[in-house]
Amino acid sequence: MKKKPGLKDIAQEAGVSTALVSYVLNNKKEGRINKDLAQKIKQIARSLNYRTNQIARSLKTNRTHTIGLIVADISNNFSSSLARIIEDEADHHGYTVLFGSSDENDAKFERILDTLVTRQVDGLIMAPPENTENQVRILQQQQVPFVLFDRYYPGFQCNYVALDNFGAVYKGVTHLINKNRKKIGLITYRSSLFHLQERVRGYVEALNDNGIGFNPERLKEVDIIYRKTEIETAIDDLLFHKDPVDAIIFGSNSIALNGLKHILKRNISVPDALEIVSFDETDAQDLFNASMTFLRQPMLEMGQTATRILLDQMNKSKTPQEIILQAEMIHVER
Amino acid sequence: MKKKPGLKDIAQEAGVSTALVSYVLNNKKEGRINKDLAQKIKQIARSLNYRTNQIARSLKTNRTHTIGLIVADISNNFSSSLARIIEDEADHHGYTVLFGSSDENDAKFERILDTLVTRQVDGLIMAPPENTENQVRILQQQQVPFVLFDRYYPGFQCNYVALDNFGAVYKGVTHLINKNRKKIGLITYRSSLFHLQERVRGYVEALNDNGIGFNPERLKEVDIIYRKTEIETAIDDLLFHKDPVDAIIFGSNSIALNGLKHILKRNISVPDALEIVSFDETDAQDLFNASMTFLRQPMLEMGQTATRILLDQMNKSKTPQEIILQAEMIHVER
DNA sequence: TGGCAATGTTTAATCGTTTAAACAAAAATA
DNA sequence: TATTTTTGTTTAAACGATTAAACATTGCCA
Repeated sequence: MKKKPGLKDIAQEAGVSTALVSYVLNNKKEGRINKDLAQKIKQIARSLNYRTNQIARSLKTNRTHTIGLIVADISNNFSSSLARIIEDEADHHGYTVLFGSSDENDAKFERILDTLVTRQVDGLIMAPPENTENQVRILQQQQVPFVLFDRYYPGFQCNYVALDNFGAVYKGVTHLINKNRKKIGLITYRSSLFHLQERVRGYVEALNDNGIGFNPERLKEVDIIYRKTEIETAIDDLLFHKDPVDAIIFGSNSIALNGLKHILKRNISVPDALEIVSFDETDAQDLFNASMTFLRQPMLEMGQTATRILLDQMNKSKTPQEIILQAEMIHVER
Repeated sequence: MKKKPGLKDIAQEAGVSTALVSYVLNNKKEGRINKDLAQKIKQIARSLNYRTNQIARSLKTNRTHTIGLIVADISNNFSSSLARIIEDEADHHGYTVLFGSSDENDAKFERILDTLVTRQVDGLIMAPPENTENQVRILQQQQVPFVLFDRYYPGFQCNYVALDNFGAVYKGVTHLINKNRKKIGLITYRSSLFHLQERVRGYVEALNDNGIGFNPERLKEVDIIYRKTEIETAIDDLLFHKDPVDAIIFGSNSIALNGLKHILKRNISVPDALEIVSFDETDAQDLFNASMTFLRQPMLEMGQTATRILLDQMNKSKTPQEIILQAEMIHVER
């Protein structure tokens, strides 16, 4: 890579000091600088195709104008949609995004976190996997600004923006019961992550509150990095049972996708034989040609809020913002 | 944000110079340094939770170990899948990824490019939108290492990894003709981008080579940032015509998704009344419960090859690599 | 005419690393 | 013992920007 032109090169060509060039290009000391000279300097900068060396600037100013984003997997629709929203919001404020995918793996999460902090990101937005609370606490002690999204640790005061998972599932179950379904299965992730526990709690509590009672055989938990067969088995267990379910709630877009595929293969009639409620409406699911209900997460709000809180904290440290958003229940009739 | 510990802090605590600390932490001059002292320094570093300031290091070494990625839209499955592959490949070599979405807009592309170069990325992987050839030429003149993916400019020697779009569509059309379909529609993007032109060429040529002849009414081009209705209109035009098509080729996963939705709505029987060939198999399309054919892009190879070429060029500048990959035609029977 | 303010530009320190070169002390060699 | 070599560590100059402070020069007013 050829050596790039620097302030020095411009200064030399203009016969002035680098300081002056810096002032001109940053529009500082506007009143004081000779207008013609300023024009000339800008002209030379343009002709040399000069671009600020942001690395050098960052070293001096202690600001990189970069934010770090740690998602579970950028290739997943949930993560990439959020990434896009965050990118736009960050961009509006002059920030660029460095990202990494944790694969729900704590060691990888730590590594990425380290890499990003090392690169002096001004702040972080992240969805921490299991067993990372300690890392995040250390981050907080070091006063690196960050906002969690999607997940958080109960009793750990810090910025986060997450869904009311309890409420979402509760709403879903209640909806199904109102549709006269009483044998409701839930396929979600097996995890100690609080927000996922909340789903199970919402499921159990909604059943109890409606006098149905929780049947453990209808709660199917798959690994957070699941194999397709896990979901297929779960569905088969729920359906080809002496007392089969008449409704299933899917815990994520990806579970829903694989679940629906399998339901298609098994030739189950939806919604007659089986009502479906799914987290995370994605437009892909529209291809499944049957009525179903979605628990839509307010992605835009989640992404924008997370970014705004972060930008806020980066400027003036304020008290932690703990934001819980509600899922919207959408019924799609077909 | 609290001030982070630096080499200076470690040096002070250990009663040595920062140079020595640097040597120890980077495992340089291994033979010469007192082992006990080295241990002590490492110990102190750990206890202070020291992390290299990569910004300072980059300024000195002129390497950021960051690569820039410009995609059309990170929230689109094609972009995010590639991003993930690139992330992994980069990560294996100690690189992190800074990204931006161009929205197929040349001005935005330029802005992102500028931002990334300014941040001294060591190299770039990008899918340039229309009217950006000049920018990319300037980049080449400045000897910033880069690799284009998905697209390239004919007659412009530079690194790229792209699909044989001509061949892919040609293969698709031929396949349909072999299935005895003679009235084949193509819905693709209206664009001066070479790789998209190639598709049209493949379509026309395959028709001609099979003695069918090109009927312009069956070629539907939608804006690259299309509205859903454009695709719906295109499909209606093709189907509810005095001489309706008996097959449609979709030019991307997103066109296919919206197209299939509409076909579903119109209640067209696939594949009896209408054979479908679609670019970019995504697992979402499996929800469309009918046999269809995919022109699958070798995503993994594309992403890995692009990254490897880039890493290669960053180390020792070599002659431009121009790689054309073949699409794989997959028939899914349902 | 002398003093002060306003204007325009430069000097020089700094950010936190890296690294060649210098240096000091100990060990090996003559 | 004098000299050289080896070992262990420090000095100091970068990297490319920012920015407070210093320095000229000019204009203004009493």
